[in-house]
Amino acid sequence: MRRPTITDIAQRVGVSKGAVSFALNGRPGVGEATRARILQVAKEMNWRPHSAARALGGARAEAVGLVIARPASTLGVEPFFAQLLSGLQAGLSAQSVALHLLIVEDVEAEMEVYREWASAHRVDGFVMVDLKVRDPRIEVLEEAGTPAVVLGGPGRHGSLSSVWADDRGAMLSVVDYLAALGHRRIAHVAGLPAFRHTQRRMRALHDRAGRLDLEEAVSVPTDFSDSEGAAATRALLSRPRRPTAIVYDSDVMALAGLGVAGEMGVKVPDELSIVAFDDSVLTRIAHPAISALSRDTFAFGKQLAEVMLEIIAEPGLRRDVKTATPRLVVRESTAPPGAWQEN
Amino acid sequence: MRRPTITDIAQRVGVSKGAVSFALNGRPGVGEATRARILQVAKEMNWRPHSAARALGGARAEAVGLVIARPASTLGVEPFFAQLLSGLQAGLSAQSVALHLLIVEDVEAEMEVYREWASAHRVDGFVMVDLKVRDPRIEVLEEAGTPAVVLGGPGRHGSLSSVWADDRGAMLSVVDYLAALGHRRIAHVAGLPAFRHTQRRMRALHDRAGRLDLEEAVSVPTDFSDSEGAAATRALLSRPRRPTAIVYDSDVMALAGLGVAGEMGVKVPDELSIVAFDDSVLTRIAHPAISALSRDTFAFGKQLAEVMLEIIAEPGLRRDVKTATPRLVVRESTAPPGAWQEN
DNA sequence: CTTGCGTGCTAAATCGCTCTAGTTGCCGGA
DNA sequence: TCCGGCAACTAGAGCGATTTAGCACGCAAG
Repeated sequence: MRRPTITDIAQRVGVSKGAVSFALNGRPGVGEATRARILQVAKEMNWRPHSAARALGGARAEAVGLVIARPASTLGVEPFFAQLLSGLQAGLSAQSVALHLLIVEDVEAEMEVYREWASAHRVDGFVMVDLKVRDPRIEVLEEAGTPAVVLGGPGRHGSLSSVWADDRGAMLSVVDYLAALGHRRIAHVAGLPAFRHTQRRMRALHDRAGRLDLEEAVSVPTDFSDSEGAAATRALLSRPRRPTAIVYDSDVMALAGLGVAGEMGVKVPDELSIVAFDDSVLTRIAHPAISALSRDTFAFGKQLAEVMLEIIAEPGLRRDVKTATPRLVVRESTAPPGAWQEN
Repeated sequence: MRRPTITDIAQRVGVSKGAVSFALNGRPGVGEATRARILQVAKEMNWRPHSAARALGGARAEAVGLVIARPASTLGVEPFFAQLLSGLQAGLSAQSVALHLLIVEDVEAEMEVYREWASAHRVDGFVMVDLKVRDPRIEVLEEAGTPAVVLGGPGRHGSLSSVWADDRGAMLSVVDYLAALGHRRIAHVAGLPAFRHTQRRMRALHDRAGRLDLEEAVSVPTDFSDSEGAAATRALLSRPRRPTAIVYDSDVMALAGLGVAGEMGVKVPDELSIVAFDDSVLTRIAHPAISALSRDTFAFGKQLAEVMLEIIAEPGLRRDVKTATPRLVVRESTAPPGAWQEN
């Protein structure tokens, strides 16, 4: 037997489909008694709205799109994403809005999906992540005319709304902390240089290094993978005058770096301090536990959801939200630079 | 200006919308010259199909649904999922089928989503994960009448297709390996006992322990979290006659366990061997590197996608695919039980 | 010269729902 | 008694595509 439609319900109750539609959507235009009967019958027949049919009429899709262009390898590891996703999901489900996630090969494919989903009213809005320098996706989203929130700002995302963390402030606090401990040679194993937040962190490090008059402050870009993180660490520790502290742009890379240090016989934290730019179970279960910049990623996702819902409700609105600056959680991987290097 | 529809194209070319539809779908019923002109104009006007409108007509949604009912915490950590997702995605995108992912609170919500998406033709099929003992979702999916693939078998999933790994065989190989090394007291920090695969692993361990006449073979259920994994490890290592080897049901728990062992001064692998039931970066970057059961999760996801596409193409078909049995990768965390316990 | 048939196309129904423009019936006020 | 107004409801158009039935035309066979 077929899926029941409002026409079926209308027939069974003996009213028109218009009345059924009104009743089911809690709209005026139908008496209380009739409404109750319609609801009753709808329940009995196990009726469910057909979202495609609704979408055709121009209604909300009740869904938000998240398209990610990343290779499998980098996505697989980072707890950050899953956390963010959960938060986003939680925020959206408060208004029972679904999240449509799609992982694609490259940015080209990502933009094509934006165009398709937007024009098919498949989603009411998009969340865009991994903001890049001179990002072509901005324009596509603007053209599509669908509300969108960009994760990672500030600025440079045209008319789109954004939610962003203060990467600069966070990096500054880390550098200040390390400098206060007495470190003068600080290295930074960064992420993809094409990403805006990577750029901001690099700039922050070097700005502060100049002001504090550090001996060395170098940023090494990577692709966020554990293997490149390890390789970068190996290279840094092989230098004649190696850094006494390394800041990693992700928890995974920090863990990999910790492993390399162990392998090379460099004691953490005695001979090398390690800080991760993202907190998760990984930093906690490592030995020694890694000092990390902690932010509530779940809450971050939730905030993202809130902004999304706001701009969906009121198109044309533009919001720029700065989230709480990540806070440095000091664990066992950081200490003043040891005696060995005093000579 | 509005999004162009086939009516707009028809007007501009001077044909009927039927002709346009034929042309755009590569169907016969329109001459070559006309077809070319229509395609040309469609491109010029930047036309894109409206999936909702298509869905209304009963066409394929070109999407597969994956609904996961898990708390944020467990989802965030496991590389397994992200890997699986990538593989699934890759397999599906070969036929440009999208993946609709939704993370929900509980199984109730999950089932509701199945009903909704199925009846709204929002997806052409579902992938179901985390198969439980006496799983109520099976029935819902069967009723929905939408093709579905269950991850984790064999058996007990009614008329649905499945793709499964040989958990039993994998566990047996681990036990055999540890026994061959000389271990007589083996513990198993298991996952959620409600999951079928957890059950199968537990049973396999105990079956083999009986046959090999081991002194001890205990399974401790957990919720897959690092904290419960750590707690279980602590408890096991605090026993008067503690196990000489522990098998963990996930890489995260194995890492947490490794940390606890270090804390308690139990040397790995001299005094304790550790095996993880899932392989990823985590096991590789740990120190010592953890011996793990490795499977190609990406390929696993791809296989899932293939089965999915098959049963979508031919509804009524039922497939049961057993994937390659995970292979034990021996690293540094396993060794014969040390001398200390010989007394 | 008719019949038959394939080709290329049109017109219109259809999918499930929303929403606007009526229509009906009833009540109260003048 | 009649009319205005309101509440309750109906009829039907419309959303964008697919799909079926059918039409007009040309050409070949009888």
